[in-house]
Amino acid sequence: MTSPTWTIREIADEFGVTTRTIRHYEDIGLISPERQGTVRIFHRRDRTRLSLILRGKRLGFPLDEIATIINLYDAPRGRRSQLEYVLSQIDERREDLVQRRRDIDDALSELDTFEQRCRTDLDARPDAG
Amino acid sequence: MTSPTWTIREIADEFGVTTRTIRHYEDIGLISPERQGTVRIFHRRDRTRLSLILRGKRLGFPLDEIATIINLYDAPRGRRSQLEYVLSQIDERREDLVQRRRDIDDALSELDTFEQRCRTDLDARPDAG
DNA sequence: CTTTACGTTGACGTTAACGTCAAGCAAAGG
DNA sequence: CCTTTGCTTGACGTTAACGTCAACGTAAAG
Repeated sequence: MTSPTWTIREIADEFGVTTRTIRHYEDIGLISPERQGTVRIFHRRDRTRLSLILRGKRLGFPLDEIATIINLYDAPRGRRSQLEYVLSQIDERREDLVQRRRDIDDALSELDTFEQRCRTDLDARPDAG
Repeated sequence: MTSPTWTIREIADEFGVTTRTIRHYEDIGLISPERQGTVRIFHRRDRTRLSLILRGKRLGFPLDEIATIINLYDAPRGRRSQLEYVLSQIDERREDLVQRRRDIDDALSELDTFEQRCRTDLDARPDAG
């Protein structure tokens, strides 16, 4: 039994992007799918990386930041200094994400109070227009 | 007593952006500061909008989405249909933000488990190199 | 009265993240 | 064998969000 593989089209359709996008991600080194001759073959690890990339995009990160983030997970951690560097990078990432979550929570609570105001206005206006 | 005002440079410095950025935001209608002759005068409401814009940017929203968001707060809510439209928009926004927060939480917990792995590696290596 | 400092409006340049062709190879079906 | 289908690599186009001049107005300072 062999591990499953996918074509570029299957991957693109499944992840809701174009093949051009996937090729672009390979161009800038975000993924490096296997080749059979000239044709790209995608394995599970490529899918994993793509999920990480797309989540990064949903969060609004630029692709080069996304690269440093997901490369962090694959970075060599043999020497102590390397490990400590990785740990410091983790802290930076975490600070960034926590700040974003604060921003989101702020925006959400503003939305809540604004919705309250709208609903009050709506209750004060039970007619048709 | 009169309400305080600011120049474009004061605003730019305080918010950590360039004057070009602020002018750009005016070009695309995100802010519309007062004019005294040709010179821009910034009031408190301009600062409020700028905070909203910059938070939107930290969250990775494009400027045109940011426009629809903050214009939502100023949208006319006179008629019932308008109010209901605004309320539906609020729901959409909230869904988006909640999804982003999910993504952030996922990323954060991945960071946590990854940090654990790193710390385990570090403990297993109490030497200097 | 002329610098100096700060403001203004064009207008072209730049980077990121792809879109959109064109031209060609390669396997598979009729 | 020919056509269709799907993949490939260029290479140029596009949009967003400004950067970066240039050329000009103006008000205060020496």
